Amino acid sequence: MNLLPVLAPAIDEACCAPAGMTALGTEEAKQTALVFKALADPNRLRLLSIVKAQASGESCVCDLTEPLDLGQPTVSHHLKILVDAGLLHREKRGTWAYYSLVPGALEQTAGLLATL
Amino acid sequence: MNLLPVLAPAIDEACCAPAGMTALGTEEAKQTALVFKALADPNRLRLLSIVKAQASGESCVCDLTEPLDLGQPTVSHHLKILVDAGLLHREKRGTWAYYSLVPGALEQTAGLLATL
DNA sequence: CGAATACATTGAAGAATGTCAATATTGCGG
DNA sequence: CCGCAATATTGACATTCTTCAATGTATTCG
Repeated sequence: MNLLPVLAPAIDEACCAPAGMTALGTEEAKQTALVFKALADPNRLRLLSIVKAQASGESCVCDLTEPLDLGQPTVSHHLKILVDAGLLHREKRGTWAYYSLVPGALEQTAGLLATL
Repeated sequence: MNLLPVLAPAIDEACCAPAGMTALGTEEAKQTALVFKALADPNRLRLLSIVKAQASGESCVCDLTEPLDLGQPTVSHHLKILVDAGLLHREKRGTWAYYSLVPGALEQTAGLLATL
């Protein structure tokens, strides 16, 4: 749906940043809030945690639905929110959908707090 | 109201941490979500940003109500949520209430993402 | 092709959230 | 003591969110 540009720009390293002296703008705040909204639910946090803890780095929905004690549609819904927030990546192989952490996404989100 | 123990333990440095190998527990996730819930609103993010940007390190409600274009009760409500989440500190001097960042709170919140 | 499996989508019900208007509280000045 | 100024609290309303049941879609297997 929306790609959430907030997590996108891992590029601006050397240049142009106004040194973060000014307060957050309206639009900027709205985009940042979307990422934290995705993190603002216990079950979604656990989803991220389980996916991260997996040795293979990925989990399918069937592995996630039981530990959360939630219905499959609900888990799919939460996963979609995390994907839309740019935190999870979805790859479909055959009948299964494998979810994995977007590399660096959590670190970038942590960085958002520093640039408030 | 609730002190949110998640942001409290800045003490366990050397010992006892199970190395973060296991996934987040139910209660743990619920507590962590409370902090991110506080960050999951654009106006609250702007409040934090404005307070942080202030040279004095603190702002009173009257200074915060105008840039957000919100009513005073609404701003007070948002500030309370941020205080309850352990992100802001409130100090009343005379008729005014001064809000300031809790030192290290944002950094600890960022750390929560790493320990997912 | 037909059935079964894994997942997504839709629709609805209940809870939680953001906002404001009105009111309460607290501290200060006269 | 009285009134004013700054902030907090309450109550109400609209919106959004979480969850589930039912259904849809796509892929594999027989």
